Amino acid sequence: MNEHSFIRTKQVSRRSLIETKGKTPEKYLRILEAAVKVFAKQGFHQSTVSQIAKEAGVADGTIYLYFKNKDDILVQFFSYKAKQVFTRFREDVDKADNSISKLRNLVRRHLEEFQRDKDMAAVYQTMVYPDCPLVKEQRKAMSKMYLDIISEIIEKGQEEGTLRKDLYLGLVKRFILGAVDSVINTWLNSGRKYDLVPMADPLIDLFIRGIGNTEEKQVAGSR
Amino acid sequence: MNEHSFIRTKQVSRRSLIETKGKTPEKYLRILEAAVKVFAKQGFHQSTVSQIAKEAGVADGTIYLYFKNKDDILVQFFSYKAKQVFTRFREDVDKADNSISKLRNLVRRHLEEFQRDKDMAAVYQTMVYPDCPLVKEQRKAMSKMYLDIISEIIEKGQEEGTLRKDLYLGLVKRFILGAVDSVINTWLNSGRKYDLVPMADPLIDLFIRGIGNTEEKQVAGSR
Amino acid sequence: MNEHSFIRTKQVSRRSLIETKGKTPEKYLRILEAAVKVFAKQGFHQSTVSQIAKEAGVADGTIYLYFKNKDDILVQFFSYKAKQVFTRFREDVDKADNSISKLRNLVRRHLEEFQRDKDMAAVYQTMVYPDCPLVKEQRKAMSKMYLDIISEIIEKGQEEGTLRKDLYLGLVKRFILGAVDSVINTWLNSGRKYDLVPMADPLIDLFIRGIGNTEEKQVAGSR
Amino acid sequence: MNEHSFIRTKQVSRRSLIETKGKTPEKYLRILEAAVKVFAKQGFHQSTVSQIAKEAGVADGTIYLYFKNKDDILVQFFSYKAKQVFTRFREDVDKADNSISKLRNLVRRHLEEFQRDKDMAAVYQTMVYPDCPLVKEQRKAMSKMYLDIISEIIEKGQEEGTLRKDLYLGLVKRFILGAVDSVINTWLNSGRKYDLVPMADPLIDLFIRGIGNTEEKQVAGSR
DNA sequence: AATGAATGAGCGTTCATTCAT
DNA sequence: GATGAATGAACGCTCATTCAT
Repeated sequence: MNEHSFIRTKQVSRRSLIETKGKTPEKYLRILEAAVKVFAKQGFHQSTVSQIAKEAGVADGTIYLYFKNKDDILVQFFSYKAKQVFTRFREDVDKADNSISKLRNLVRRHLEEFQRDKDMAAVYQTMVYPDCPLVKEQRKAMSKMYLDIISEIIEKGQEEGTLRKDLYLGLVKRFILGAVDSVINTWLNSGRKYDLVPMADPLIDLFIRGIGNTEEKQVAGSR
Repeated sequence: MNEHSFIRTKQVSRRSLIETKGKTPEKYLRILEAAVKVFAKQGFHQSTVSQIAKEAGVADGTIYLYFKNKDDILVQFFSYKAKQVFTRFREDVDKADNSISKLRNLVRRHLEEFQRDKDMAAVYQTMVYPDCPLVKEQRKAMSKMYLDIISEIIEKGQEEGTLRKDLYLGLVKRFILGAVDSVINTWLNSGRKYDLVPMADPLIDLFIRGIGNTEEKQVAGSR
Repeated sequence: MNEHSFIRTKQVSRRSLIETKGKTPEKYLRILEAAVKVFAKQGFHQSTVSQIAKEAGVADGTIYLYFKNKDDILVQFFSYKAKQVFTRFREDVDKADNSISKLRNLVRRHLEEFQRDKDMAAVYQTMVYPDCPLVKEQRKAMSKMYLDIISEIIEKGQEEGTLRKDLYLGLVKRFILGAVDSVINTWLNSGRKYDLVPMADPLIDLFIRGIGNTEEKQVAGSR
Repeated sequence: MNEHSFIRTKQVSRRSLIETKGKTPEKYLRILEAAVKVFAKQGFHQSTVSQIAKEAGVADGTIYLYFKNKDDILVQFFSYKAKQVFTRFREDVDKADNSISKLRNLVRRHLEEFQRDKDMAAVYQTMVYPDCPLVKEQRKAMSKMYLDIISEIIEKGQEEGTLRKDLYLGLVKRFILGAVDSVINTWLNSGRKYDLVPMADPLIDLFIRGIGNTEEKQVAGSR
């Protein structure tokens, strides 16, 4: 696909040292893509190494020349994918000149990327509560990266004056990520029949304005 | 859909009919609790039936007197748990007299329940992308119930005039659930070190008012 | 006659001593009949003690008050059944006044009894190569009883002059039993759709006359 | 019916296609032979896959590289064996020039083969009432092949005039097979102490001439 | 006597991983 | 590097048998 854009700086794990020049062998990527395809269809646990090998057109043993073990395939996939995706997030965020546009661009890009790569999207969900500690850590790291971008945008918005200053930042960023994830989950569970990207604007609207009716006095009961 | 409803009053599966007085045999509950404890710690797939049996203090075979198979333990757990929890959700929602209070009560109760039963909370996450179709269906059914409550509240709020009328309901309800889930996930991943319930009010505030700075608009209508 | 050999008059095995007066409790028979019904339908190995208990309307544990173990059910069934059946064989054989009629009566009665009690017939086949040594022994004993009757008839026929004197008795008796068994097997495998008894006369005809054409000179090549 | 024909030239099931030259891998045969040995000694149900693996000198899992499951071992064994044996039957039948010789050759060969391969003979009995439908079907197919050969011989004999024309063919063929089987069973049950092959001629004599005393009729026509 | 919940040894099968070629 | 046959630990599940009631 867009193999050109991806530059892995160091795939150390335990791979043979041959590909030292940073030349990712084509077989490595083939396995990665095959794995995600298989994982997406059947879930991580239901997928066997043999199936992945078959899908990739290599022998079972070959997998272990490139990956430490089955878990490592997942880990490496997201090492590879996250870099691509976050680069794009960053680009789109930087492109906008105010924080609301930045947020809109981030969310839109997020939905675009997940819609474009449905297998990745599905596998990403699989990772929510992974058994393997490494995968767990990685998932955390990715969340953190995302949350950091949001934080940055929000702080900027507060400086600009477009966003409320009395925000509990730790909460707000999770609130936004959670909402986006939820929309993606729904889409995945629905069989991905509809278009995801158009949800971006209504979502942003909710983030910014909330659901409360500001035209009237709030009744805000406290229970 | 709801035929498998997790709110089964009588769990029959394969169990003898002894529990005629509605008294669920204590061994059944012991296994259920043991299972959830084990699942929470190691994840569903990494847990073995033997471990559960050991934790429950029964023989392996005994499990199969009460449960059809390993998956069924999960299914029955949520049949049992969801009944309890949703009853409480309903009570707290009904207790409030306006929709914002209802929403606040729902979210607060949600956080309370998950904080109270951390194992349940953790296992609930395990279910996000389950392999077993029954579990998947059940998870869907539970989500639907939750989303329906939210819908009901929102519609009421629109009638009251406290909530915006121009809301895309299908999006809003997922937006709210997603945000709450996200907060819970973060808490779980953090090792559950902090108190979850106090997040309810700031969350509600975000739902209602959004993150946008409305004072600016009211005062100057900038941008 | 020989019934005493394997037709244990007193089922001692390990049964409670209550039924000392030879009064076979009705529950004992109920289990026996249930067992054969289940065995016939599913085969011995595929049948569980629970299924038998259910069919008999007793508790699983009750089976063990009457039978040492699962194998013992089979053993006792044939102890019980063989006595009945062989008594009838004996009657019909004695009824005839010449050996050919005796043989005809034996075979006809054999087919009648097996047709009447299809479950027994099916289970008897199950026993051909039993795993349990006791069952094996019993099956052997039953075969022997049958073969002894045939022997007796043949010897009588030879005395009468109706049967060839140059017969290898050990072979002839197996030849007859085997042929009858084969006819019964075919019937069982066919789903028992047709009437078994009418096969008796043609069979006897084959036994007596053979398949050779006596009207012409035999060509009897020797290879 | 014959789609599952046990005369499969290439056993593919799940095995890799290595054996391209028709060279069945020796491990495959080793397992087959080990299995039959174990089955013969303990019966199919009492035999475990582990025992077979041990006997064959391979790991348990290796069995499943060559066989779909435990049942499949039995199925494949007879696919393999029946091909050999029936080829020999056919040869010996064709060798003879009249039907009585053909029958004699068939029966003699049958006894020879079963005597030669006692394990096969024993396992063949195991199959009489198999639990696995595939095995059942296979057993049926083998019986049918045998019965068809007999039919063919008998019809030829009737044309020749050496065999009676008033024969119920469906009965006669089973009568012959049953008698041979019975002789083999007896031999197996006896511990295979004696020589089976010499029974062929007396058996044929019985088939042809029957047990009736025809001289009496010819001489005096008594009774 | 009768029950049936409880047991736990035992089995078939899977599959991640290794290693000789 | 690449292969894929071989491995064997591990697991879910069954069911004959026991025993407290």
